[in-house]
Amino acid sequence: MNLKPLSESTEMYLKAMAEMSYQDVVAVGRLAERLGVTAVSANEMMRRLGEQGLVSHTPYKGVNLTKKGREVAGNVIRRQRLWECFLYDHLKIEWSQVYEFACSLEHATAPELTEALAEFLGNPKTCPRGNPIPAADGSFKPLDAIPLSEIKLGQAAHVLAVNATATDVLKYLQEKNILPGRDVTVVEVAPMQGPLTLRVGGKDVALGLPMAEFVLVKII
Amino acid sequence: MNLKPLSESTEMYLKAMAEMSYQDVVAVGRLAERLGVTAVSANEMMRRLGEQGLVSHTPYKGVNLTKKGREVAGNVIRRQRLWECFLYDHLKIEWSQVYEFACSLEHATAPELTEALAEFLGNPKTCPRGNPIPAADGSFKPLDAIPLSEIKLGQAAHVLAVNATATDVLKYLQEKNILPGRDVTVVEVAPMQGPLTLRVGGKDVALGLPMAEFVLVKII
DNA sequence: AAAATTTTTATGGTTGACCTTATTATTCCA
DNA sequence: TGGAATAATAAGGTCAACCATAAAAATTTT
Ligand SMILES: [Mn+2]
Ligand SMILES: [Mn+2]
Ligand SMILES: [Mn+2]
Ligand SMILES: [Mn+2]
Repeated sequence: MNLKPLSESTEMYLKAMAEMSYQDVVAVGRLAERLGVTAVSANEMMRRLGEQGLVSHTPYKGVNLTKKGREVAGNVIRRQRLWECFLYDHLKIEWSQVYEFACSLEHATAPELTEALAEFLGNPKTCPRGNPIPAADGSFKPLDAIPLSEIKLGQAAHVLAVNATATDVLKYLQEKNILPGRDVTVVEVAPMQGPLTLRVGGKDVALGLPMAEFVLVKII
Repeated sequence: MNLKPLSESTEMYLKAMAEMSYQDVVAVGRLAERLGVTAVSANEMMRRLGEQGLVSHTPYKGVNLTKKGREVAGNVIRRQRLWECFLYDHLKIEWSQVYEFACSLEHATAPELTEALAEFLGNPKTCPRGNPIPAADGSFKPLDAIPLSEIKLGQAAHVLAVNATATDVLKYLQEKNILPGRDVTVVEVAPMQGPLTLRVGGKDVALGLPMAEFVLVKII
């Protein structure tokens, strides 16, 4: 099935798309933004990925992963999250740095190695950021959760996962105790897309809406 | 000191040079051969590496690692061999496959991660192929050993390390029990660069000279 | 229905790491 | 010392991923 090894760049595009597809269609502009490339570059890449049958692009509508693309993305995410487990649980790497190290290793990991690692780890179900680990065949379902940014005033919520990747953002969330397993309550919502004020562990914490989008919660 | 991350290609060139420099100068042609590129490509790369101060090339003489280049190479080798230990001892990866997997991971491993891994492994001194692991600062000294290809008829030797990298070569050596820790005796040397016949563990094994160069031994 | 915005395409460039096919320079050897 | 072998250069390409600038196309907003 999978003949040639895909480039790191290809894998990162597919992974980003999978992570963004809580909506069925991903806007190429958003994708570019997330990956830190120009919209032109992202469009070029979509053409290449389309030719390889990994994505389908409906101009002015957006891009979708194909079945094949989704499977590849699931495998990348699986490797990434397994490495996160290893780095955090065994190498004692700092929580906020785990993602960035795993994000390199994920592209250097053959399937046989991936499964040996899963075995070693005891086939964990979630990574340290709370995200579920796709199955060995690459299949996965998005977490049944909503971004913290969509929670209404006064509502309490249980943090299921943190989807941020940047080390500084993760460090900030860690400092403020907005972590998987914690409960938070929205005590204020400033107007004009202003920050949320959350009550978490007896303290009030301000969180901008963009960052709140990376925190996945379940209303309680 | 080390500002930009070096490419995988760069790291592989430096590593190959370090492994080949039991002689002080490495012929660019040999290097090309070992890396599976054309001599022209290797020459181009020597120019680039020269500009970066990683190698010094004396035309028609050969290339040398600079101090900086040797340090980088030592670090790459350290990562590689630490990963070999992990893959073999903890993930139970097949001995002959350990090298190839480690050879991918070595380029995706930041210094902080390398040291956490070393700690996790208990700072091992040698990898599963018997090679010593360079220090955290990249320093290393070549193993005090000679290639099996230079052993004379009738002589017995102790295998210290196997330097082969190709999975099929490693598999062959494994099958024939030519492994670190074993003792072998040269019972026949065929003329015209013919194969050696070795007595190892009560059996006679034929080994071509090119392969024998990858087996490092100490006369006993 | 305009106007504004977003998206896509068109061009033309760059860089690293490869390649092939000459040609030239040097070293080695008989 | 004169070839043969080896090493290095020159010249011209490819390919994946990026970039910028500009123009065109579609969508969204007013
Ligand atoms: Mn629409
Ligand atoms: Mn990555
Ligand atoms: Mn390698
Ligand atoms: Mn050129």
